Amino acid sequence: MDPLRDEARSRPTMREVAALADVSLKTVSRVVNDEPGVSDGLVERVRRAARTLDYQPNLTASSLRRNDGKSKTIGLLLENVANPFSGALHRAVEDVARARGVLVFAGSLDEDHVRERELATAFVSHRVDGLIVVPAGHDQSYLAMERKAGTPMVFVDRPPTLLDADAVLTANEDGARRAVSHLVDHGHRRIAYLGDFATISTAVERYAGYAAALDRAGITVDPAIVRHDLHTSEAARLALVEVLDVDDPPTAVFASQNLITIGAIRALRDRDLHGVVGLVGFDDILLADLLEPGLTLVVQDVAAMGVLAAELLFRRLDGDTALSVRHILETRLVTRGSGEIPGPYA
Amino acid sequence: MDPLRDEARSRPTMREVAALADVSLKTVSRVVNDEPGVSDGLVERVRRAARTLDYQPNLTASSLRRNDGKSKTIGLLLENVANPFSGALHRAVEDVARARGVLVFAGSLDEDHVRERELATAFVSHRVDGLIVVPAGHDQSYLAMERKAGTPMVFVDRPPTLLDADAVLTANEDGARRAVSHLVDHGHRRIAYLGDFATISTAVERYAGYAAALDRAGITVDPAIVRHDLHTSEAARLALVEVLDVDDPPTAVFASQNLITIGAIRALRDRDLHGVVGLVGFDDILLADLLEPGLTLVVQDVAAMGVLAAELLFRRLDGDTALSVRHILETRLVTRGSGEIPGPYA
DNA sequence: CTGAAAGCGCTTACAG
DNA sequence: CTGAAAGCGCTTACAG
Repeated sequence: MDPLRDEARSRPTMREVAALADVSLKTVSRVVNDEPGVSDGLVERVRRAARTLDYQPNLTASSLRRNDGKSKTIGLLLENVANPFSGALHRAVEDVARARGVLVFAGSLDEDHVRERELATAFVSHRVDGLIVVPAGHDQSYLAMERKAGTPMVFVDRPPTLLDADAVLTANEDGARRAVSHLVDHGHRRIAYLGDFATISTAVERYAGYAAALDRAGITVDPAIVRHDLHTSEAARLALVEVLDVDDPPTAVFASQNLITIGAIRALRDRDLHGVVGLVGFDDILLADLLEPGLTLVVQDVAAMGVLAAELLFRRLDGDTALSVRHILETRLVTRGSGEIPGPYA
Repeated sequence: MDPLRDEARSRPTMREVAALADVSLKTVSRVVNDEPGVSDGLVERVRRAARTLDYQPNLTASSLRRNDGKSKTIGLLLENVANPFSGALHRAVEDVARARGVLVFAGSLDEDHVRERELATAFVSHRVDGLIVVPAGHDQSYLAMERKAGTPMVFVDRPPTLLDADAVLTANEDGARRAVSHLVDHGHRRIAYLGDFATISTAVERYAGYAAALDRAGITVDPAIVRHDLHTSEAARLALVEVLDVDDPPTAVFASQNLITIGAIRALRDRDLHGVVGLVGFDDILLADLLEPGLTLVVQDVAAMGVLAAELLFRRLDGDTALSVRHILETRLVTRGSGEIPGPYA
């Protein structure tokens, strides 16, 4: 017989450890769970038997019977685990969860509300203890039953809709307004707007901030230099190239998201206008300081958002039943050059 | 009574669905699992009852009893979920897993072998069906029992040590050799090396490629311009600033990893030598094309590695018991300017 | 086609 | 201090 084709050896159970140590199942359970009231001799015998068999407790079985029913897992629904925003959020959540011995399921939604519901439901079927969600859709009522069953949920970056739950959000409108006012202060009055899908709440809020800043400066929004529904760098690049070709083109650009900012930079390069047309972007970008000119950006503290969300979730798991809360974090404008290029009214 | 403080409503069980539909537990199980041989009338009654109660099957309970014992989860051990390499790998694995209805646990190791063992053990206790590992340590023998229990494991980027398992690796030495030969071809003979922790196998292999390329060109490795154990951008920046200050300084630099490449760029800026000293880096970097000069890089197809690893894992889960395999993927040299700056011997 | 009994690996509730 | 019985929510193996 080929030894490689041998039937897989099955994992040792508590029952087998008990047999080897010649004690009852319950005694093994006590030792494994560090419960008090087992004589030193038995503890030693059980420990030895467990080590001999390389016993690993089955957490899914214990959680099934346990009174609290906790699985020691949480589910994290992200836009895309491969993008930097999601990665930073994920890491912050992981660190808080790790300190509590909790494992993290993560998944990508790609702005697809069907995928959101599928993944959230899958997490629920796996009996996660809680959910942290960057929602893709605008109806989370499908989670109502699970909420009533006591599963805590914290929404991040975007609020829940048709569901009562905690949220950790960014002051998007304020951040965008400051970004655009910054351009106005540097002498720009023709400022283009490049935005993500208008179905995304943060995109809507950032556009509102753009419009508010213009209004405050007595400038009318010109649809000819406003573009929504850009979701990739390439879409943003193409859009800005077009916008730069209109009569009376913009002297500055507000890019409402990191991929869009990257597309905007490429468009300015294409038209040889980098360092000439002003640019402020929303969201941090790696290497922003190494570009020429350096990128002026409105940044969020994503790690802080993740920590806050996770701590809130665990507080709920610990029994906090206060009314749902909504944390709103301020942004910071980091000036590096691209936003300080003087406009015609400087 | 405050309704918010009401006791949490417990989730409906299969037994409750059975009671409402007035059928046996087994009939509900058949309907939920789409087993054939239930009359249309009963299927309808059960479906209605399940919908009324918003019944969600408990996968952890079913996997406990199920013959195959599969949990429909896998564990993914990464260097750091927040870095781009890990994110791209994660996403590729997720996509393959999703197509099979499998959820992904992910976690960060931070190059810490203790953390590796803790996290791998935690995944095992949660009874994942398989493990995809970018190992931090150099001894995976602690997984031997789990391997014998039939849990498939695929190692990515770095091979397993003291454990027989599949691996998906990069041709690191070859990639580094080509990168350094490229600099030699452009007239450089004083080429600095900046490397990650010498405990990381990929760092060792890339250094070997550096040394081989110099050897092939008849150049002796000079320890004065070779720096190992750099793990952050800042460490790399400081190291290169020092190296640029030696007598007979390098005219080009090989940076063996993406954070190191970024640190190297900063150092060249600090000394006002960007565009003067040649630079080739290993690993892709976002915006590499937007820097000046553009970054010449040796890149790996990380998504392809992730897909390959996940497909291999699922093939094993489907019963493939062939000997362990080792896939080695080639790299690609992408020239954008920084590696084509002519050296003194051009 | 339908269901009653046993059991997955563990913890609970109780007895000695 | 130790253990035998029952049961978590399901699926299996079997009977009718």
